[in-house]
Amino acid sequence: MFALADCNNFFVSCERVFRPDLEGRPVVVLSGNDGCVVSRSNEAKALGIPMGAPLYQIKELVDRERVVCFSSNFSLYGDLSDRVMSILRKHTSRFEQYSIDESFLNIDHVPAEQQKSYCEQLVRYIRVGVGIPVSIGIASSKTLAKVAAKYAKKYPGYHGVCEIRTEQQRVKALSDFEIGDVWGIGRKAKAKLTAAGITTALQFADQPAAFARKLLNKPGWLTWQELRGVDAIDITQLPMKQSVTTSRTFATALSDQSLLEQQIANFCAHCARQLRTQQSVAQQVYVYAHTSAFRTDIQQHYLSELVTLPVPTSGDRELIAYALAAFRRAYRPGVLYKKAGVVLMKIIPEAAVVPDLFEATDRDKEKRLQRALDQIDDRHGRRAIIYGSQLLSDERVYKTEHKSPLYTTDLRDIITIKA
DNA sequence: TCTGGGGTCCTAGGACCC
DNA sequence: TCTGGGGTCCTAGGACCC
Repeated sequence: MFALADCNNFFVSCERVFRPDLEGRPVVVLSGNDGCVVSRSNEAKALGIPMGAPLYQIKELVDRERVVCFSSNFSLYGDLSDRVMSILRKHTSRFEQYSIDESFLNIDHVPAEQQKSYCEQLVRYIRVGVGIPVSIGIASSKTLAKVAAKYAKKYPGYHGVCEIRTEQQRVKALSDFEIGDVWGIGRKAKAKLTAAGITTALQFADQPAAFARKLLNKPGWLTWQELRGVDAIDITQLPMKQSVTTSRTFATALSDQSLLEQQIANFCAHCARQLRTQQSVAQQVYVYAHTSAFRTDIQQHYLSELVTLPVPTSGDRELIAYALAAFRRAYRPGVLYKKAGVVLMKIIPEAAVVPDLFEATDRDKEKRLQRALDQIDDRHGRRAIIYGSQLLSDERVYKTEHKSPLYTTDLRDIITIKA
């Protein structure tokens, strides 16, 4: 059996941990640049605020109903996520974190008839210990466990935990479940199934295998098996990420080359730092920038450059140099760039790098320098020391008007709160 | 005027080889 | 003028996830 643990309205719940006065009030968390709604409290959902709604489109509702808005604060969410996950990890026989707020657990060390009450205890423990509300679904496949978790979240009577254990429970749960809400069924698949007259998860599960395979290919076929109770989807994560991205939308479009270059350098350094924490190196750097797709009044432009590195690396200096050279080749003056990003690709373990005997760069020296820079950052805070090509202040290009303090990670913020 | 960010997997089609 | 068949590898793009 699998148990799926899912944090309720995670980002909003994180903000409320430090603002208990917001319990019972409509609260939303916004995406980068305070653009869209990415997390909603139950009260905000009840007001009809849809997921992904642009803030400016719901401004009137937000003002009238006094909805509390937060800019996203990922160091806070990451920190609280770690606390929740470490408790879950400690109390399970196998643990796979699936996202910042979800994980799949094996609880085979607990007898079947006690698994539900065991999970109820976990829910209570996390609620009291960390302050985050969690729902758990238990079933024989991950997709069914996700279905169960949705019921656990929806009906307070379940006390946060719902099981799909018997065939009757499976049929009942799926017959009430909209096909588009099934894990793995996205917009396209839903449209195809609806056109074929299928609207519930049970109708889909009751089709012959060939139907699923033909209409939705392999992914849909796996989902079909899972809905019938067969464990078919493996989410075991690779020890290393295969690509690392940093990208941002700017508050107002930029055409200034040096400002854009500073952003590219920042993105690059941010990606590279992640590589180093997993002891890996990248073989390719991809740089892109483009105009706003929502602007119909200007000519659209998409700039992109892919660079294959002569020697794989995770060093800031080298990666920034390649990324900037690539950007300069593709940059077009006068274009209003709304978003830009850097992707490090073809990632391999650092230990797998074959040294180039004839190379001029002293790699050992580069590594020592990078380690020293990272140590300074660790001791004095992120971006305590940066390359001259990086932009020091982000306020000129991004908007975060509603950001909460860094309660859990930054001492200065805590002192400010006390004051 | 204002519309997020970071991933993975699958598939079709092209390049290339024998 | 006629012009095979089968395999692998790589890549770009689509679909999906949170």
